[in-house]
Order: sequence, then structure tokens, then C-alpha cells
Amino acid sequence: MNATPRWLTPEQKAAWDSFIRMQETLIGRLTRQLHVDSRMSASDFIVLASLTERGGGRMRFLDLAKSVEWEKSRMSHQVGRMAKRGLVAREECPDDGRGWFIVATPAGYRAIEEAAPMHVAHVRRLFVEALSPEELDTLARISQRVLTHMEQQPD
Amino acid sequence: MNATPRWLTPEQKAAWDSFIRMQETLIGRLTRQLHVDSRMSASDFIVLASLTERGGGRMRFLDLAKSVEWEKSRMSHQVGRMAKRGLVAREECPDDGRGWFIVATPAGYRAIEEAAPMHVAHVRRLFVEALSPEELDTLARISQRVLTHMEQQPD
DNA sequence: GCGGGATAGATGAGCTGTCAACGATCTCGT
DNA sequence: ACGAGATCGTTGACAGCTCATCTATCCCGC
Repeated sequence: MNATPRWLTPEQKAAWDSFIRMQETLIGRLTRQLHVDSRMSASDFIVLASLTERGGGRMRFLDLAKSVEWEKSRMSHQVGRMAKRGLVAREECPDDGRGWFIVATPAGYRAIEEAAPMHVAHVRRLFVEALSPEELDTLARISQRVLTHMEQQPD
Repeated sequence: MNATPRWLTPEQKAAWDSFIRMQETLIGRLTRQLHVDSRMSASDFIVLASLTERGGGRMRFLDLAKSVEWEKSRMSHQVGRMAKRGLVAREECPDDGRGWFIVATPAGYRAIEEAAPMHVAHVRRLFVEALSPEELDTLARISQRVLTHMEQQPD
């Protein structure tokens, strides 16, 4: 008994489909806008934002990776590319010979400071303004619920 | 007057952050599971699903692209890769010398039929079961709202 | 002080997505 | 019947992501 059905109910499938479509469209448009406006990828933006907001412009590599919930390999490649373009720099870590500090360069600060207002404007225009404050709140609650549910689940 | 503020309110930012975090975590986990379970990428799955469900296993290239809302270049690369792995094939189109039909091969059918139940199970486990039917419904409504709002907006 | 396991991070291969440019065919007005 | 545009789809260059593997350092018990 009590076998979980093989497929979703029509309501469940409809909810899943529209969530997926919404999320893809939204992320896609924001990513493209960011690139057009600021010649930056979403990854660049996230890293610089986390580094400057939460880290004061200077963070240990793995702390940075954890702060955005990325695998270290992804962050390593990303930092490598950003370093090549002069957005961040690596500094040796005196306390730990294996470790590095990742530092936002002046060019990195300039980049995020120029990009952020436009990016926020697009988020507002495409997402926030689509919803009432109550809906926004509901969505936040639902997202939290899914997140905590996932944390309790194995992979 | 009435200038839109430079940043989001704390409530708006909280909603945006938890939505983004949820969506990334969820999609990431589903993608990894799909790959582990079925050696298929999310793109493979989407293409095969659309092709077999909506197209009866055979669709014009651009119809296929539109059905999943992808750019043609993305679909072209994807179809190329899938053809190389034997999941789909291209067939000439008698009516239009420029065009092609994309066809799901027997291997393609087998792949999607084996992958789908597990994938649905993960969607259920990670997403559907996190929420009450009412919440699921609310999320669907909110997603729809954002989608139609975006359609009315320029890029 | 040294040997084993854990930790910090880099690296390379292979797949995916984007953008811009391209070639081929179709359509339609004249 | 022919030339201009539109449409169908491909291609190449390049950035991004994942997975597995690797090196260097650190920590800790003996």
C-alpha cells in the first residue's frame, strides 16, 4: 500500500511546470541584462557582491565559497578568471601556507558598484513589481520551507 | 518625487534571496541526481521529454526549440550532441529544404522512459512534499503572475 | 620529530550555453 | 523569372560548470 504514484497529479505538475518556466525565464533575462549592462556574468556579480558586502572586500577562499554555497572547484575556476580580468586578486595567507585571501581590487569595487543599481532595478522591474507585498512574503515563506525541507533530505 | 529607491527593502531583499537560494539548490540537486541516476543532463531530459510527450517522438527543429523556449543555436548544439550519442536523429524535411525533423530514436525513448520515474520521484521528494497542496497552488499562481508580468515587460 | 590523515586550493578534461556570423532555401512583389 | 528579404538551421569562439585527481600544507598522536 501507500506506494507513491509514478507521476504527479495535474495540479502538482502544473505547479512544477510554471515554477520551472518562471525561474528559467527570470534568471535568463537577468543574466543577459547584467551582461549587456555591465559585461559581467552572474557568477562575477555574486562573487563580488559576497566579497564586498559580507567580507569587507577580503575573504579566505573557502569562506568565500561557503558564503555563496559553491564547490571549491567552481570557485577556484571563477577566481582564476576574475583574477585574469583584474576584478580580484589572491593574497598569501600568513597563518596558513595552503590558504589564500581573495581580495576585491579597485576595479572589482568599481565594477560591482556600477553594476549593482542596474541589476537591482531589473530585479525590481521583473520580479518585485510583479507581486504584491503579501505575495512576495508568501513566496519567501514557501522558499524557506522548501529549503529547510531539502536540508533534511539526503542528496 | 516617486523615484524608485536604489535598493530593495529588507523584506524584498529577503524574499529575493531566499527564492534565489531555493531555486539554485533545488535545480542543482535535481540536475546532479538526474546525471547520477541516468547519465543524462537536464537538457537531454527536457528535449527528450518535449519531443516524446508533445511531439509524438518527431518534431520540426524550430518547433522543438520553441516548445522548450530555447534559442535555436542552443538547440542546434544540443541536438548535435544528442545525435552523436544516439538519442535523437535528424531526418530531412520533404516540404522545406532548409528544415529538419528531429526524431527520438529507440535509445532515446528507452533513456527517457527509464529516467522519468526517478526524476519525478526526486521532484516529489525534494519539492512537492515540502509543501501543502495549498502552498503548491499558491506557488503556481505566483509563478504565473511573474511570468505574465515579464511578458509585458521589455527585455 | 615524524608519519598518517585531514584540509586548502589548483588543474585538466569534457560537456553546456551564448553570441555573432554564416550559408542555404523559401517567399513574394514586380 | 528574378532579386530582396525573411526564415531555417549550423558553426566557431569562448566562457562557465562538474567531476576526478593532484599537490602542498597542517594537525595530532605517538
